[in-house]
Amino acid sequence: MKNKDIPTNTNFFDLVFQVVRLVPKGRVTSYGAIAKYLGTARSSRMVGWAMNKSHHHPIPIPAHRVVNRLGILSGKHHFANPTQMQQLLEQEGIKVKKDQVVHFKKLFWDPEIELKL
DNA sequence: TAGCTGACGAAAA
DNA sequence: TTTTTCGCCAGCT
Repeated sequence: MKNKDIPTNTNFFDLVFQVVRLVPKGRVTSYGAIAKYLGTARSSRMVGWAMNKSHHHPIPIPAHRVVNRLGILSGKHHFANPTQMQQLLEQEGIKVKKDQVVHFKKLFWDPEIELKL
């Protein structure tokens, strides 16, 4: 365990994936929220990075439920089709306007709050 | 092997 | 208040 105190089976990526999968349908979260929940608030970039790798991940990751802290579909361009992300969100009842989640503040799902103890 | 990039965010200027 | 810079760490070239 040279990599700090984090065991190999508790990779940052896997941790991110698990949190993302916990996001309930019709809700969205942000990269920073996940990063913060994992204790690496300043590693928000890594969260998005993990999403990138999610395509190669064995388990399905609802990456469309993860947006930046402004509620903007930052990663829509990484989907098969840029519109797919919005489509998926709308299917879950989330309204998207101009690549931005409507009422993002209300739909925001914070792991620190929802998963807290 | 070494360095660059990257779906962000927060602090500093 | 707005804009700019730094941090973060792992995967990819």
